[in-house]
Amino acid sequence: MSDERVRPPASDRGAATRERILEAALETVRRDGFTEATARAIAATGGFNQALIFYHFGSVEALLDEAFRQASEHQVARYREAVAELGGLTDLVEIARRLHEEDLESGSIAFVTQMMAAANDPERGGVLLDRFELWIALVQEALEQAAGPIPLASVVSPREAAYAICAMFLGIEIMSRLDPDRSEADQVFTMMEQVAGVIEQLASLIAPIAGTSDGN
Amino acid sequence: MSDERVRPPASDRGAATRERILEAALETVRRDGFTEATARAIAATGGFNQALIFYHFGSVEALLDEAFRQASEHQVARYREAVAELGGLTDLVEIARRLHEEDLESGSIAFVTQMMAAANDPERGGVLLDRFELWIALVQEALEQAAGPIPLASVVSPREAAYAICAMFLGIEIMSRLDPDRSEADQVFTMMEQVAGVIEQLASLIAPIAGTSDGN
DNA sequence: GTCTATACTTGGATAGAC
DNA sequence: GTCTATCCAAGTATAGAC
Repeated sequence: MSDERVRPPASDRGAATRERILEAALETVRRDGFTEATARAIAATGGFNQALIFYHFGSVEALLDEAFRQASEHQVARYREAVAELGGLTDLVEIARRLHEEDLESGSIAFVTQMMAAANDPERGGVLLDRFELWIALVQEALEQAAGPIPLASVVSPREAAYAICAMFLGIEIMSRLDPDRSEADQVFTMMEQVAGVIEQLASLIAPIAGTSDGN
Repeated sequence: MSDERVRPPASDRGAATRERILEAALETVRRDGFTEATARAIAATGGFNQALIFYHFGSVEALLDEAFRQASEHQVARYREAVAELGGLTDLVEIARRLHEEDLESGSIAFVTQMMAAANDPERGGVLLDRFELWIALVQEALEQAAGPIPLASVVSPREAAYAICAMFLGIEIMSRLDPDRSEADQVFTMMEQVAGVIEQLASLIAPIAGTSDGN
């Protein structure tokens, strides 16, 4: 067993390059877009041989699918972490703003949006929607938690509200990517904070009247 | 001059095939996606010769740019028409629902999202954003018109609200396109109608108090 | 203006040496 | 498991006949 440290078994080296390939695929899509993410370009980005992609993943398409799966899981984990800190509605917007900035910096969402916008067939689209389902569930959870005493469900369907918010987030990310210099995302989040503030104020007025209707 | 009717001059025939090519380009992108929209595929769709694309437009890329410009103008014209009918906030949602259904049917939005996915450099992205600017202006106009007596600007920045709504609309279109069978767009619009209703009710309560603050 | 034929390029994928 | 060399398919674009 001690020689593993001296000369790692082939399977370990293989796993390592597998990771390198996935990383290179993400970076290439992020930087150059979906259409430029060819086997040769990805190999050039990662500094490895083009043929390795087919050895490890079988095809470029399979590689991109796997990269998407991995990136998506990583992202949802981060989001779920952020939800734990959640206080009120304004907090929710604040967190959305922070996540947006981080995503724009790291480019992780650029990859996801590229995959979504580029998908043609329902088969591939279905996989993406399944991933999106995780986001929606998370936002819905966050919404209900953020709403706190506000009787949210009596005004809107939480599920559809979460769906709408996710769609908006997606749209903002896509538009930001088109030209980062011209992005208004910042002002949009500020606007949403104001709206959240108004809702919370209204809720505090309504709560004494309607807030006691549970279990009755 | 009278022989023009018997044998139309070459320039007329040329203009006609130009239109055919544009139409075929749109349909191909809509149906098969951006990556499949090759010169050969477009020619096959329209039933003309592949070389004509290069004769009339110089390159596939130039053709797609021109097709986008044309489709976008057509769409904004339709939207602007719809705004004229506008009454209150609930009307706005109703119109959004109708436009969404039409876009999904005609596939015009599929084309726009495909172009967005393919745009890498800020130069091409900027062209798309310029087009998007028309949408935003239109929604802002609609918002202010729909708000009517409600002092919208005192609560949110109309510009940013319009931006957010456009982003949401875009996001919904993209997700709907991924798998039309699983689309929840319908329920989302219903949810938004409820929200619009609540806002209008609240406004009618607030109006007597805050509604007289103009020009003071 | 439109068609046929073809040159040229790029990308996916595999065979076989190492 | 990785590299070199290469095949093959598909795409852009052009030349030249009609």
